[in-house]
Amino acid sequence: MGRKQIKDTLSKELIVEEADRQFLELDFNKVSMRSIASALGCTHGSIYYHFQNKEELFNAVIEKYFTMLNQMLENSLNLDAIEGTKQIFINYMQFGLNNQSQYDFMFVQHHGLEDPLQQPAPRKSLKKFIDTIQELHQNRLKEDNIHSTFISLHGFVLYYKGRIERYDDAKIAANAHADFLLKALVI
Amino acid sequence: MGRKQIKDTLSKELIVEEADRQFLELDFNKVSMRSIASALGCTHGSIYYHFQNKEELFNAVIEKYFTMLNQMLENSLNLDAIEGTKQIFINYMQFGLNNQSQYDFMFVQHHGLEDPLQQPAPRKSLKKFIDTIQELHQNRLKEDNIHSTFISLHGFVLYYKGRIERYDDAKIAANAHADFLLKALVI
DNA sequence: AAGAAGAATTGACCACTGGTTAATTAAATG
DNA sequence: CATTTAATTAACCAGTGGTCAATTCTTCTT
Repeated sequence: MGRKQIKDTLSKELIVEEADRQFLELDFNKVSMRSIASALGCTHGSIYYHFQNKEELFNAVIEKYFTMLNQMLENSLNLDAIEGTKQIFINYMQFGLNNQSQYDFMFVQHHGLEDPLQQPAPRKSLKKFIDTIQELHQNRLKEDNIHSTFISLHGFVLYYKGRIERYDDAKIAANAHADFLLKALVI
Repeated sequence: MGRKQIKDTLSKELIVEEADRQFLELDFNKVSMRSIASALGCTHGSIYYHFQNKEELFNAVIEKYFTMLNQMLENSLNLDAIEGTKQIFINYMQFGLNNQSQYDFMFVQHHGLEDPLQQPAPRKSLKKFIDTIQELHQNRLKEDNIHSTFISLHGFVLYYKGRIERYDDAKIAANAHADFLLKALVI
């Protein structure tokens, strides 16, 4: 037993790529190390040469999703306060419901390390969410309220996750929810 | 092989009782059929004589928690509109965070049957939540807004779940969140 | 070119999970 | 007492994440 012939070297990138592919259709617990390995034509043991464990692998997978989310927030900065804020709300829910498995791992699971949202990446995204909205409103909002808003959007995603396939199936409800929160935020 | 001697008959009640006990400290995925069985001094196979599967067993376990939740809602009916509504918000978050494993199974997991919240019991509790608040406000509220409120409380529970041990550790945030939602609800 | 050193892969294994079932034993019934 | 019936067991299945000694392939050195 030894090296691979077909795909020659099994790089970290290839593994992440395949894990990402399967993650699009199945959630964390349903994507197994063995299924990733067999798709790559190797055994699951070899993945452990490149990654310490399953969590580390999937942390690598979701990196780009955090980038996407942060990017989205930045893109809303050149808008009017109200419009920009609503845009962020909508986009957040859209992101969460169009990347359900990933969202879950990013903000809920992460169960290797006690508190998902205290991890660097989730924390950073949360901070960016708050800072961006605060900036749109020239620091006139109460941070607690922005935090409550985040929690409420988080709730929307987790409420509809599993019930619907894609964001569009909850578009109307999302719009109503966004208006509801916007009203509470800007009084 | 055969009957039990120690606890004589292994009734459904005894199994539910033990599952409930372990459910207080560990979540659904960490409570195994084997651990329940061994605590009862039998093998896990025998549990399957009384319950079709793990989900059915835990459905029996959470029955009383749905009753608790519904009871709580009814107890808030003889209060003033604003006070009663806030009371419900607080109590809901308190329930969720003081029964984290159970809450998760009641409203998130239930993964055998696609949509947890469309299951009879969760659905009934959600309806009671909406109806109770509507009644406190003499049907003057928009149902969509009450629904958004529920989602936001749901979000609060799931956000703090795992981060804190008990509700009291998030008491201040819960109060702020309740005020935030109350404002949005009654304009 | 030969051989040693190192990197990468394998397969067999571990402990665990939910779930099934033939065989067995206990209790209830005639 | 015998027979039926209810309950329990142990052995098994397929699956999971994870580990590791043995092996093979690559590369570097002499």
